[in-house]
Amino acid sequence: MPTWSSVVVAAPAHSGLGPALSYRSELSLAPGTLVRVPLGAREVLGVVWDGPDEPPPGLDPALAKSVIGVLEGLPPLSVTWQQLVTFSARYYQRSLGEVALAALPPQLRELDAAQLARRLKRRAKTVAPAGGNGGLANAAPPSSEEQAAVLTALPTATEPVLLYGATGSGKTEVYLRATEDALAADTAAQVLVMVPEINLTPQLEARFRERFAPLYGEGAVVSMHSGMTPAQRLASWLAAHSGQARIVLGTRMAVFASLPGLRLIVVDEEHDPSYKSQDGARYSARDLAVYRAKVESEALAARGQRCQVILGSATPSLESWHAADQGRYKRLEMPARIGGGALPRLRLVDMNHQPKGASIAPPLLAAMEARIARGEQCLVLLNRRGYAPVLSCDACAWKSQCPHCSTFRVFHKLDRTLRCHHCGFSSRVPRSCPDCGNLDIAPVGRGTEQIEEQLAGLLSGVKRPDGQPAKVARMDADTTRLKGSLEQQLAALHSGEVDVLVGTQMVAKGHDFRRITLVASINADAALFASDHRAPERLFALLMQAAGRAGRDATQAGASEMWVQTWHPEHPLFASLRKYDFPGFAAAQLAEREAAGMPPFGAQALLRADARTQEAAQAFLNAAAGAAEGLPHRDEVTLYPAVPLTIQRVANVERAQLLVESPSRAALQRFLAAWQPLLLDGRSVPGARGLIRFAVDVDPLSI
DNA sequence: AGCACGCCGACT
DNA sequence: GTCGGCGTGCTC
Repeated sequence: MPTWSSVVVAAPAHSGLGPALSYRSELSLAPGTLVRVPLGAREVLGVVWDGPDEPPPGLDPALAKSVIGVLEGLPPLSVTWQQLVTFSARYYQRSLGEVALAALPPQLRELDAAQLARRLKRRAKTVAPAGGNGGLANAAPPSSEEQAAVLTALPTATEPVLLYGATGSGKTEVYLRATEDALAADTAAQVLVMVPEINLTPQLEARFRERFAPLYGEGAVVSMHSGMTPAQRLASWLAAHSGQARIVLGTRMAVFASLPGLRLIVVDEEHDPSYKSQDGARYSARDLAVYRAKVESEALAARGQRCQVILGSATPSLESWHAADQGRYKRLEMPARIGGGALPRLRLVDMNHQPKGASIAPPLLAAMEARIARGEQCLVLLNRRGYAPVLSCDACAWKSQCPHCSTFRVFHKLDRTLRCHHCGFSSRVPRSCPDCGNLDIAPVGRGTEQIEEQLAGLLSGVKRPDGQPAKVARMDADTTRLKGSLEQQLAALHSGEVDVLVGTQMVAKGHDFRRITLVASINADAALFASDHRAPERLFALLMQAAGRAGRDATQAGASEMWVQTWHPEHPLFASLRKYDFPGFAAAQLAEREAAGMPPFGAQALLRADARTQEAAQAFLNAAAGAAEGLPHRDEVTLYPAVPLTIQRVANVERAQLLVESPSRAALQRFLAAWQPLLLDGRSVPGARGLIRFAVDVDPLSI
């Protein structure tokens, strides 16, 4: 009997289409069914949302089209998956279809029925050895007392768990054990483990594979991140959706994976800003993980089961820390490092008392020399790629301004280029000043290339215990661009070939460096006084994480050091850092946030606009603000004036934003929902001609 | 978002 | 004479 189905398709909220479209179909289609439907001139992928319904009153039945076909062999997406999508769409002010379709692997849109059938058949063949719990887990290392205490407490925690564990305290082992328990409890159980960066997935996958492949087969562990090929992504998604994959490891996008048996979600390094998406729907994968665990648990409650969520970090986000203070999250602590090693001793270098122009203070250099002579390794941190952030003419006002952005192009000495890190524009370094012809154009400031060069010179006379000269290497986005080069560089470090590694923040994250006993941060101040109110918390996390790279080998841990060069040694952040006192630091930061009504004590959203001109961007925003008068909850939100972004122009696009604040998250939500449809009209105000796009960013990370 | 339709400038 | 620029409007 012919009937109606409401289907969501990939159309944005401002497309003017309702939340779902109505199609005729021969059969009644279950919610969650993947279908192909006609849309305008094309044929698109859609997801059946509600069950069979009546055609909407506004639609002429004669104009309605029919569902083209169902994607055969794929069970419908679960109700809880739909709930997750619905929540995300509403909370982050996007359309249902946009969120739903973005959560599916792109290849699913392109494959025809025959191709899909082939993929499914191929999967079926590679499936499951032994059909389950035949083997034995690889012997797990004995867990510490702290780990044991946490593992005992986990089953009793009904709230989301905040695992506050020092770097090196063995959080990964806790994740592995929790996974083991979750999988053993149910033959269909699945576990989702998220990490902030693609770089961190291979080593995590290796550990999970080693532990679980013998038990559940090689196909039981899959990864999901944007670095995979479309075919790999589809394969992983199908494995997860069908239940064949028992463990899914991935970046923030993995939070939307279809996991019909989900029983545990782990968010490692939960404070990391990478969990907040910066394009499309600007979701926080960490927050969605907490929500997802809640709805999965509600659905499982009838069967006496649940889905647990663990947020792990050595420097939790203030949001999560505050939630734990309030008892909404359960805080479990592992303060000690495995093997009893201490975190390195903090050595602050007051740059006011150092020779002018020295990028590496003499005492730090001496300390590094001593380490190298003893056969130990050093890690030097500088959050700036390239040789120098700016090139400047001595004779006139010329600087290496990017022609397309309001930024300077960075001088890369190795390939003699000026590169814009925002739009990618690159050109050869001019021999002389393009404006006045002066031959003296000089680098200003320092990047990793320059520090590498300087250290190589300064340490050239230093010998390692084996008599070889000291070797300096560099690791940043430029040296790890090629596939496999990151692994190569890590291997060189582990083998002891490299004595000093200079790198950007990527070296501070996650990687396990055994013989490093000295970590140095060259220029921490940039983050100290940034206008962004989250800058201190990010700096603290970065330095803490960097400190965690040192002395992981307990035999040397006692003598390891963390050097920080600063012009402001009296800054209170360093007092907390000296004691590695995160709770003290967090309490102080939270007090400041509370006084200022900042998150987590108030809620924020940004309306952002991109336009040809700054005036058009601001005109749109101000028109939107004007249109907000009289909206529900208008008196509970504050709309600030439109302002240009810190980097006002990128790739010839002018950018501006407008901050919306409210003491109440719920009021802000309701206001935004009412505001959203009016934003469309704002595009047509006269001054806003030239507007390219706009977006709402709920819970923005930086303002 | 796509994709069509539609109306004005420099090319085979 | 047409190819193609992107402005406006529609998609069950």
